[in-house]
Amino acid sequence: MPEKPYDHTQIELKWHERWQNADFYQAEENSAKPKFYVLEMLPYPSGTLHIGHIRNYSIGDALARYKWMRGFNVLHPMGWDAFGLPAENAAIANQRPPREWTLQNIAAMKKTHRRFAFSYDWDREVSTCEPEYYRWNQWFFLKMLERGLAYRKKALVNWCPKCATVLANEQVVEGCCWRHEDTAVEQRALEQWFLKITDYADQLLDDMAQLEGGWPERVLTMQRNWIGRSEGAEADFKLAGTGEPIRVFTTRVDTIFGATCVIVAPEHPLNGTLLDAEGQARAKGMVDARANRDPGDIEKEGFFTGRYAINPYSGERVPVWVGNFVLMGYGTGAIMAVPAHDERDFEFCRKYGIAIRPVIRPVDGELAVEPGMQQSFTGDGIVENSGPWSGLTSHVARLEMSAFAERNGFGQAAITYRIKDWGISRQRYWGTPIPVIHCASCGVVPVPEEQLPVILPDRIEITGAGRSPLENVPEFVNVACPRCGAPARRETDTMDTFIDSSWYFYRYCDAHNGQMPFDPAKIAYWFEIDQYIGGVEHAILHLIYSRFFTKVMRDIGLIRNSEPARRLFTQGMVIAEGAKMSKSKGNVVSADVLAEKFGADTARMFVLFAAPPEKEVDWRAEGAEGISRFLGRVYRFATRNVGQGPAAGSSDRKVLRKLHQTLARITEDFETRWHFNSCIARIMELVNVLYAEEANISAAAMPEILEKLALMLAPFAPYVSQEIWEELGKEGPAFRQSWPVFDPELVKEDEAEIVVQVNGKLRGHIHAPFGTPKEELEARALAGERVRPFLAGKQVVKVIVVPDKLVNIVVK
RNA sequence: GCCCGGGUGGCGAAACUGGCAGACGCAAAGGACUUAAAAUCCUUUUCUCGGAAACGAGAGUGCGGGUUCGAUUCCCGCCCCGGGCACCA
Repeated sequence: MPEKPYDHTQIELKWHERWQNADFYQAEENSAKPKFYVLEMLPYPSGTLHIGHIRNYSIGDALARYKWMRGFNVLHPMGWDAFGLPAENAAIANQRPPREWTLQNIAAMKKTHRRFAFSYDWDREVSTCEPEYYRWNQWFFLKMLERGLAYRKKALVNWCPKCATVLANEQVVEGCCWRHEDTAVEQRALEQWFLKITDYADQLLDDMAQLEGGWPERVLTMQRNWIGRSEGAEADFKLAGTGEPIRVFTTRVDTIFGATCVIVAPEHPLNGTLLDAEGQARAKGMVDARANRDPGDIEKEGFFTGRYAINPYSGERVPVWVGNFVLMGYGTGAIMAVPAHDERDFEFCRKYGIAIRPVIRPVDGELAVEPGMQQSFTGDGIVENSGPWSGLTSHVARLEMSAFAERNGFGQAAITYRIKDWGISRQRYWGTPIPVIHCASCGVVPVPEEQLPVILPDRIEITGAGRSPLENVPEFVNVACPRCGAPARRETDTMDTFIDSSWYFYRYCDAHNGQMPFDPAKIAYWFEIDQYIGGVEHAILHLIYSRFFTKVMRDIGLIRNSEPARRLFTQGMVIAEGAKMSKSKGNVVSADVLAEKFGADTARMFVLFAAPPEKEVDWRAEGAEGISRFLGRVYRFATRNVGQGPAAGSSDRKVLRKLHQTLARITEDFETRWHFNSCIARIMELVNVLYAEEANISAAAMPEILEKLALMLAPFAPYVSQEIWEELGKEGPAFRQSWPVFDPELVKEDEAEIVVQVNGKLRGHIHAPFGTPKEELEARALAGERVRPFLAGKQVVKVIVVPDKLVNIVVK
């Protein structure tokens, strides 16, 4: 047959149309349980595809398609974009009617999605922007409220002036908003809703044991750091005179006899009584200075309050200071300074001439003597000069001293976490309304379940910064109190969008349930997720929140699993111009351009070929042409060789061996490592061999070659693969065929090629049948023409023979 | 500062368990086809030295050591890059 030119547009359009209404990926629930894969990503809905998503998509899609071909059913839903915000800030989000926008974009997504892949299981369509999804967000919120897991308090919160909204701690990056890295986050005191994720801190840590092996160590470490559990003790230093206690937290009670002052945070509540007007002004100055600067490079500063406090262990009177390096948000907001055994305290006390008193002796050293101490000793050792605890090891002293504090009522062993409760209030229009009503006489009243969902009003006016635009919508705000019927005000804060992404994959399993968020039986069937694929950038946001949600849902009694996903694969980020590519940054490279120019097959395959999936890739479009060329080569080769070829093929053996070797290699790579880049390289090698041997491949061998080639390409380039499949006169979608099997006999080479080295340097090759005895190999190697010159005048010390592989001659 | 990754040609990268470093692709150069161009096909390309050439020799996987017949791979020390955490008491 004459060869056909590779016209990707025509091919893709053709199959796009034919497959329009097909549902290839419908899980067959009556067969063995399908694997449940979740790809946390989506094509970017604005019409411009987000390359980070394409990458993620391509990886998961190729994998899922391969799994299908291997006979594993894969339920392969993709996460809905929970943020749904196309651009820079709240202003834009607020201007768009979300429902309309959402519906429009679902349509757009279906289009682009079909184009880039077609594996979406449309029946399970879930949009986190839909009122039906709001309903269940609100339902969960009310359940948490019932259980005391949701609460409201006035709190200092992170406020982004550009977004004009509150941010969670997780959303603050280096003191700036995660969406506006040039805008410093301010601190404001506002009434806010919180979820008590801290109640689950220990579980979140302990259950990581279940995830070992299945989750990347890197992600677990990041989560561990983020939760930041540290064990220590709390103790009260009573103010001399009033007896008012200053509670401090320390991980080193064993050093408390070395405490030479107490330092409180500038915003410590006690400062109201502790300080005079001047002192309070200084403290406020410190707070402000800290808010506007990188906390790392602020110099330690402090001042003496003029007051003293009593060390509860030694009875010693120590001065009370205010220090800018003491954080109100961690521990108790006050510390005891032990300069001899803490670096920061050392620096501070040196600067202000506060006494330094060593009380820990290194196990195999001397107790340091002040003056002359150059640095603090922060390790454990033997406790000295510490009354009845002298002579104990640090470890034992910590236990006994904590117990002593508890017996005497001035403290106890205590655990502190770095993680804070999850602030979920947002002053945006966009988002799930928090379902409570504020009544003058009844207080905070939950919206009754039967009144859910509370839906956002359609028409809003954007006021700009500062307050939720919902406050200006009287129909929304003014309601009767559900308890007493008196006029009341509806809560106008909406929920953080991370709520949406915390449980969407559960809803996928039962997307149209109107009675419950989902049927527990269905979750029991599908969960845990076998494989979750997402970006590493979510390690401490989304992936902690969704673990938390899972545990809460389990405690409510909806599900039985404690963790959402058994295995997590974090795909590397896409970097453009040195920064990670993201929608909010605006440095997104459009993959549409690639797709327009070279077609969807090339766009997908190029992304897969760039690097192994776990690696970051620096985006550059240069190589895409090579992929397009390759697909053209394959297509033309196939079309001109269907039903062609001589009767006898002198290269059949060689080509078939290469074919089966290729298949063996990529099967292995798919199975274990997901290194699609090398899979594709192998197929390219095969095609190079096919080109070189084309004239000598028999008509008998050609069908097998083309068929297997088409099937191997199916996970990466489904359209070309399908077109070749059809050219071969085959029916049905190529990517629903079984993955081709290789013949282990054919994979084997006829003879072994044995490397000959002299002193580890390559000096030649010998060919010998597999299993040739060592002695013979050795003799042949020594006699080799290329080898002999290197042996001349030398003495052969030793010969190492690795059968079928290598002979190394060691000479002197 | 602490905790993870990583460092291989002009570039993206390969090398499965310690056994031929640089597969595959990009880019570049040369050639074939063509009136010409595009497309396509073929060849060359780690560096240095020798040679007209086929080819040959040496060096080479961030740096310095070590283990080994043999190290990109294992061990020790250092440098650099990326990511995470960070006055966290």
